[in-house]
Amino acid sequence: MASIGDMVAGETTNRIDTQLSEFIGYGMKRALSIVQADLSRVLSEFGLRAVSFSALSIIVGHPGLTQTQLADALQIERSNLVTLIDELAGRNLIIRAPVAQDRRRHALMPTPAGKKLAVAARAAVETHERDLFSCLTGQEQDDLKRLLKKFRQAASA
Amino acid sequence: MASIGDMVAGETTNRIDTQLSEFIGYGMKRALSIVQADLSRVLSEFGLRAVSFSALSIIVGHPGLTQTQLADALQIERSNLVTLIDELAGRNLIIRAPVAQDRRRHALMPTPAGKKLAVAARAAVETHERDLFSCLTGQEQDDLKRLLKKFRQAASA
DNA sequence: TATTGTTATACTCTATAACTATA
DNA sequence: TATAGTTATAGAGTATAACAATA
Repeated sequence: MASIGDMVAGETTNRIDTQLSEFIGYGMKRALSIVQADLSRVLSEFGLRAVSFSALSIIVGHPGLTQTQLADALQIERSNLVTLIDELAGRNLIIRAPVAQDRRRHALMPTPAGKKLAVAARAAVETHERDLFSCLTGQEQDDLKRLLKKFRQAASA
Repeated sequence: MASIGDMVAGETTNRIDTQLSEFIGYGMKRALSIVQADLSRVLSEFGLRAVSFSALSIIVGHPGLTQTQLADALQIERSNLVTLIDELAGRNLIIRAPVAQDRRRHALMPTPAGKKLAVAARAAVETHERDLFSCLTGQEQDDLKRLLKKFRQAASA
């Protein structure tokens, strides 16, 4: 049963973080968690997680790159990439091809199945974003994308 | 030594994720990790993490709320809140006050030290955001904040 | 000596189930 | 029966050090 005890300082509990929402970082974190929940649901139909979708997409777009390059691109540790690559290779979505000039390196190459899955998953992710961000106008979506890009470029330099 | 092997498909490795950057979610994730790294550095001077700063801020702003209410506000599990509250209480920043009307509940109250730390930490976080987002104009910062808020409100409904 | 991929490991974060005391 | 806080635990995710093969 609802009572005055369910209120805090006269506010409903679903607006209790107003002060924190003044911080862009907090807004980003809460927004991202909404996106991630929906994205995970979408990608699970392809047997992918966000990080494996990202890895596969980059390998398809840049065939022949090495694990170190991929780790740098995704900002994850090389060591943590190993099992991810194992997973994709185990499903025959990519292969670790030997590099003649440097036998330490593996050239990551997508298989036909990997390319096909990447294309299908990308379409699903595009639909997911279109639906999820339909609450924003096209202009607002572009603005948001642009501001995030601008911030990333400037702040990581 | 640099060589043609350091390039992938004729691009430098630091722009290898262009395709993924078309996704707002990807942009959010990468932007957030930059913010989090800087925020962690700033808050460590107060012995706080992002989540403990958030919890303390909410308790200061809404004294008397219960752990369940706080967990709902921060979107974390009640079970995972316990050690966080233990930590803040152990440092005498908050207390778990008994609630006369319902002895199952704890009213979370900030101590004077907790209020003082929250104010100081908030000022530091404001400075951190001002500096970090100085690469965006004031208008752009407001736009970003507004778009994140609008998305959160619409998408979580 | 340095780099690439790898293994092992530890630490944090998060999610779930079950318990207790209260209602 | 249901709820608030708690405990225990398992699964992700992430960070670090050290190793073998190769440069």
